[in-house]
Amino acid sequence: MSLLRQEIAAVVRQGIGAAQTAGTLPAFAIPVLKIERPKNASQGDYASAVAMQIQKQVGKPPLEIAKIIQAHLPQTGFLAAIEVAPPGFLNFRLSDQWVAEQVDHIIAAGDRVFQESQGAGKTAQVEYVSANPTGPLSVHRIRGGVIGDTLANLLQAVGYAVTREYYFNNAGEQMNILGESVRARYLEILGDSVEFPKKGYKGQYIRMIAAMLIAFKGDTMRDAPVNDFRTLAATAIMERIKSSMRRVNIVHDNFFLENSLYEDNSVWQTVDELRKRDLAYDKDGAVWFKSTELGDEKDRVIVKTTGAPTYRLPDMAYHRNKLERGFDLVVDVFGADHAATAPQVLLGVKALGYDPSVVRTIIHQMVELVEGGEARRMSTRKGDFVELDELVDDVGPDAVRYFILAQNPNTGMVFDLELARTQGDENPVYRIQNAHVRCAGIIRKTDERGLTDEGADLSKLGTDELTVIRKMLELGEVIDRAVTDMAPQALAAYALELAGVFHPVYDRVRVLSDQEDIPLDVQKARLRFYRAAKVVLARTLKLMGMTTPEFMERRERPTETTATDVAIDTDSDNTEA
RNA sequence: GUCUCCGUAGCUCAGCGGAUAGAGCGUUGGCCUCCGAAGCCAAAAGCGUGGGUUCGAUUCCCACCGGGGACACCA
Repeated sequence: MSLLRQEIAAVVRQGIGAAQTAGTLPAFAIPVLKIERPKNASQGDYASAVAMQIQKQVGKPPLEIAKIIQAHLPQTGFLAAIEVAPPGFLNFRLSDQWVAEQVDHIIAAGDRVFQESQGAGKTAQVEYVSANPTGPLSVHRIRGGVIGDTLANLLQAVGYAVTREYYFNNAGEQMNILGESVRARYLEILGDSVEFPKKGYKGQYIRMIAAMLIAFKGDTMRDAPVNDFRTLAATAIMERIKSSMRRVNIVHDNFFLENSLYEDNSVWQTVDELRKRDLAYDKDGAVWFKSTELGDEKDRVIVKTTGAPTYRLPDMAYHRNKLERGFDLVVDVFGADHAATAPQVLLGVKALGYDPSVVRTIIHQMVELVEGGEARRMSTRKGDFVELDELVDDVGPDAVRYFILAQNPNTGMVFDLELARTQGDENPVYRIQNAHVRCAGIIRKTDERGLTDEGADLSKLGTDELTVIRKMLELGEVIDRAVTDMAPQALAAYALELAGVFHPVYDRVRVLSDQEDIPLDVQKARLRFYRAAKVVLARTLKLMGMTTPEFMERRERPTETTATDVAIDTDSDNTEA
């Protein structure tokens, strides 16, 4: 299905062109035609304000221009009426018959409904989460995760072959501190008196890892080098992060190891190449990137006096690697704490001779957790932060995804834990999912009673159903916009709108009734309509990474579950708590 | 201080330069013998301030006020 908006723009373009050929409009370059959606349904399904835009070139009042264009518009199969409204709008109304027929197209398309093709044949890479494996996944990190994962879904929905990637910072000083922290706790449990490292990670999970090492290795690691602790701890934490992500339906295709950039020497090659281009120099015992040459406000250190690289260097090498892989689009999803450094890294790859214009950086603002009116800071090092798992236990994975998605990434997000806990029944998540459940319920019930939609006559659908179908037809445009603007919140807003028009209609338009006598042909048409609604609702939910429940069950209040003992079933369409 | 993001209804937020600025929650009032009331119907209530660009500004630009974030040889 191509976008209606584009088809209507083409119609308007033809109309203007015809008027110009006929001499009723002067010759001028036709501007980019933006077809919009009127807020008021009485103004039609689509509108164009082109008459206002070109009034200067034409030298006539917009209302008159609109009438001239209207008179030259070609006939189409999908438009029922084209009206002119002051001060010069062209209003388009879709044909009811055409709208009703879309039900069959939607059902036929199924899971791929509103699959678009502007990304067909192209590749995209989306990098998200990329948290250091120094502790459990925090709520803040998962905001980027949900945004990135949903963008990846959306890119697939427009045809891109998408690689979902996690950049695993398993090198560097942070990891040494992690290793030392675990070693200290390990020796502590064995009863040795040890000094805990000054900058060490104090979270409870460090003790858990140490205890695990005791359980598996006993005291055999007493004299093991820090590096052993570091490697084992990183692996344990990474596994835990993966399992946490899986709970909110985030599964990456590729874990890119920072290590590998050292193993293949590309980190040091990067320095050499910068030097060759005279974009790196030595000063005060450190190596500096001459980023001012490319417009930065000051030069940046890339190799410390200790000989160790700063984070910038492997990041530059990593981004070079991404561009080397030839993706048509590279999306980086970072938190606001990286907002200042992301451009520096791109300057680095530019300095190396790569074109960073395929990279789109999405910055999301922080998540502030509020509990009992008090803000909770989230610092991995202090060990005082709210873990994703904790939040998932509280409100469920679908709610975590939806609440994060519903907000513009650019805005700071306040997550009130108390509110989230009491969310329960007043939750928009359930409102949306319940629409899907209701469709499923109808299909189930009609199956039981042997009613099929075979030979359904869609002209039997009423205005209520057509209103919902019109809303369903918007999904293609929503996907298109969400991709163009990298704005996944458009999807969340749409989902709630779709549920909002669905529920009142469900209430009025029954397939089965003990009270009214509904003719068989009407029942069949309605059943097919609900089947299509289910398809669109499911597509919307899946794009958001949410489940598509067939039944509504009250979610049990969480008990003492932890990440590791929760069964994970990513393929299931059902909510099984 | 510099840079950056954000100020829209009581709350949490949508809003793609267009016509009467939307939704959920909350509040007030009215609705359940029927596909699950986790629902339906209705009401009250809003663009931080001041300029500018434009035929038209919540949207773009500038200033101010208020809030978040970033400004390391930490990542």
